[in-house]
Amino acid sequence: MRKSKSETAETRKRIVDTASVVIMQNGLAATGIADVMAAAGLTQGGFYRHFESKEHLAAEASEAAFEKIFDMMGKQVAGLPPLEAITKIVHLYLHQRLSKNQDHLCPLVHLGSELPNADERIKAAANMGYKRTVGHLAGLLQQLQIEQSLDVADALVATMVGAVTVSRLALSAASEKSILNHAESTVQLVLKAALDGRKAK
Amino acid sequence: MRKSKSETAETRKRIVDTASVVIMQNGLAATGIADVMAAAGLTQGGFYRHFESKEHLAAEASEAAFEKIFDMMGKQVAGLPPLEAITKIVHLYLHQRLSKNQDHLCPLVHLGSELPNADERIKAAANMGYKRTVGHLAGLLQQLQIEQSLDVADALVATMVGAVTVSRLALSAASEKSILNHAESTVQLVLKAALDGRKAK
DNA sequence: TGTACATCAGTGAACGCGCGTTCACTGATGTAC
DNA sequence: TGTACATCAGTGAACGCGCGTTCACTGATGTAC
Repeated sequence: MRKSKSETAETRKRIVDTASVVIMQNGLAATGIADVMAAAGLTQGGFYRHFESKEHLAAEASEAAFEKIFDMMGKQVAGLPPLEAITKIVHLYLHQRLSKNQDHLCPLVHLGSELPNADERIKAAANMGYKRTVGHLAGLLQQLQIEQSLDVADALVATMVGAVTVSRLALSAASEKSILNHAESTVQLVLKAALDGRKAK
Repeated sequence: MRKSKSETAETRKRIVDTASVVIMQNGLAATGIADVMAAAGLTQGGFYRHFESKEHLAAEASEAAFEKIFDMMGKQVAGLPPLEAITKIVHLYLHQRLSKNQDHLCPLVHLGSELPNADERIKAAANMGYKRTVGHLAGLLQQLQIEQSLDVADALVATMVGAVTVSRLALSAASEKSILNHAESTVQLVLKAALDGRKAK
């Protein structure tokens, strides 16, 4: 049953992509190797042909999750002026769970409280994802001549991560949307204040 | 080895209090019955004299965690005018992990991503805690004549939960503090805007 | 108030299930000549 | 280009550890008379 090199590479990628969705949906501890392999159309025995351990897969899956989000957002804001790009990124991030496909769930939210006690590789992936997210937003803020763009970006990300985290607990779709909308307003407020502060100089 | 009724009640309370700390530190899935019982100075065999299951304990521990936070904050802001009370609550919340004793860790942060897939009882406890937190802040905002106080409180809590969640991933104490400070600034900004909006009317 | 028995908090060991990991095996791919 | 052998992706079963839960037992508390 040996597969060709390209098939093997495709299978590996499929496992990582599948894992990046399943793990975000169910969490790290609650997701089993067998779950991921079954979702990828394979049996668990074959897992170790591709990965050293569950932790190795989880780290790659986290990286892949961030990568998919960055790719998607990059395409969505291509060509937009900076302020509109920021607004769109924030909106997309906040609505990650309400979108049709659940392909762009952020590890900061969906693994949030499991990360501090997770494997070093997974933590490193999350940290890199966080820094890239903040850096991306800060770059756009800088294009708007906003000072201390990294600080403002930090604050925006905290609000977004918190809002989606808390919205997951909402008992109704209405209160879920309400929480996300309030966060979106807050972000607009922070942006406006940063822009005003700039003009004042 | 039978214990008196009051001793039994004290033991039960000690287990819940111990669990509310250990579970916040290690997470739900990563905390075992034996861990909690050992931390409480007991052996795991006795656990089921007090609780039906791990989930029952976790739910009570979550409730207890919120209760301890509310008690502590209530005492800290007793007698303060509303705006100062809000500021102090936000500061205390943001610095929950940097304070000496780790007795006031919030389940929304420390169980955040595990909650959606957790037992119904635990989710219910988290939801109640969230609503009480928002309600408490909204009450203070209302004393300041701020309109839509619930919406503003929602936004504040999202920012606080997100900031502490993300700060746990920071690689250095400096970046951890930096994230918390940026969130504190954001909260001040939101408060100022809400107060200004009020005056404009 | 004292006595005899029932109750039950806590112990330490064992049970049993789930899950990460390993293994023997299959048969198609890759490689050496 | 063809042939013979080595490699290895994937399967399905088994292993073994950890952990939630159960159990027999102890001895102090609670209760009935």
